[in-house]
Amino acid sequence: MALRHAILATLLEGEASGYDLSKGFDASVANFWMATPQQLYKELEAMQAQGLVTARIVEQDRRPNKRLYSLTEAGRAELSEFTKRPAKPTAIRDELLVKVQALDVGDADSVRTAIAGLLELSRTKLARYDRIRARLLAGRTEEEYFDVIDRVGPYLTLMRGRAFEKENIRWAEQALSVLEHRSGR
Amino acid sequence: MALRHAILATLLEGEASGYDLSKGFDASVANFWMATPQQLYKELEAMQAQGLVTARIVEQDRRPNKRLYSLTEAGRAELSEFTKRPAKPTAIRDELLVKVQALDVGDADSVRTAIAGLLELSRTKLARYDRIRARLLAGRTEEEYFDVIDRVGPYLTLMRGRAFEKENIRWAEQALSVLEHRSGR
DNA sequence: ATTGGCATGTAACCAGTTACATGATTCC
DNA sequence: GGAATCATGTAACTGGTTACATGCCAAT
Repeated sequence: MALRHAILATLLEGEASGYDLSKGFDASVANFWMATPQQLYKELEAMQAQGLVTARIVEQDRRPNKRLYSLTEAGRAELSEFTKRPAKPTAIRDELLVKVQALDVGDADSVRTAIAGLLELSRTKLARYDRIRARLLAGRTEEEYFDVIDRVGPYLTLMRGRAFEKENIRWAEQALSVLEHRSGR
Repeated sequence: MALRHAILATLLEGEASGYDLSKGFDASVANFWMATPQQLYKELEAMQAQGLVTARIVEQDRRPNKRLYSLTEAGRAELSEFTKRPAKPTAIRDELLVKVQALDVGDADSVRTAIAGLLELSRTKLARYDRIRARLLAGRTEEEYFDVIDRVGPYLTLMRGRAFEKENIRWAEQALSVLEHRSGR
């Protein structure tokens, strides 16, 4: 039941709709928590029923109405409690790496294409994280930034995502070059 | 239904019991696919029923009997087909990073302790991967190694896991030092 | 004496995925 | 004219987690 806490943590940044969360979750949260739109809509409803969030409906013309959710005091308290509880070990499920593991009995070309896809995706994501980072730092050094801001959490998680994508890029490049060298065998 | 393929990919290394798989899955596979023992026992049974694996019971004295599973031709074929199908995007669920995101409204001390826990765990894992790597290379350079071996898959996934743990260590160290500098606020 | 490792399993429950549905608007 | 975006939802299903159970052996 920790999708709930991922949502609460995201809402610290400000109110958001299910749709907002569904596309990219939030820039940084997307790196360590995945969820389908259906999960989000359902969970937000349950959270509202339990008083962890409040909804306000915003009527828009030329667009469907949206329900913007924001944290309640109970929501903040629940999130704070969550930080004290022991965390479950990280769950990861990466089909691409299953393919790579099976590379030698499978179709090398398909796997190569898949790795190339990862490489491109990771470059896009890295560029995005770098833009977000530049916006946060706004010309200051990290030290200056840390002295001024009140929330370090989002910056730290962003840096983790950034490092992850950098490693994806390095790794994918290495993997492709290895595969190219052996394509003649 | 890709737990199945993770298991098939692991069994390429040789026969294994549910118990073998459950503790650490296989050294490299553990990095990109998590599963509980219950999942494994259940899935192995289903896979046997569908002819993707065969079991042979090994009677041991002074220990419970075990069922060692190995790939069938159908299993290999299924795995090969899998490499051709498009992979689902990586699913990741990391409670620690949810905590870090919520750091500033939560209990900073608990979060710090959790990060320190990650740091230690990652150091242990990295050391393990380095040992496995050294055993595989057996004194040769990567180039020499690639020229000789027939399976690159496991080496590439191992390298991905290794890079991941290295990044965990860097990041955790940075995060702890940032938190220490602000502990007076 | 008790903890931990070996080795397997059942059952109940909870979380996540997939398919289907709606309807206006904006972009190509 | 057709696809993509905005915005929400229901229902059926599949996959994953937790709790419980067994029993012997080795080590502390």
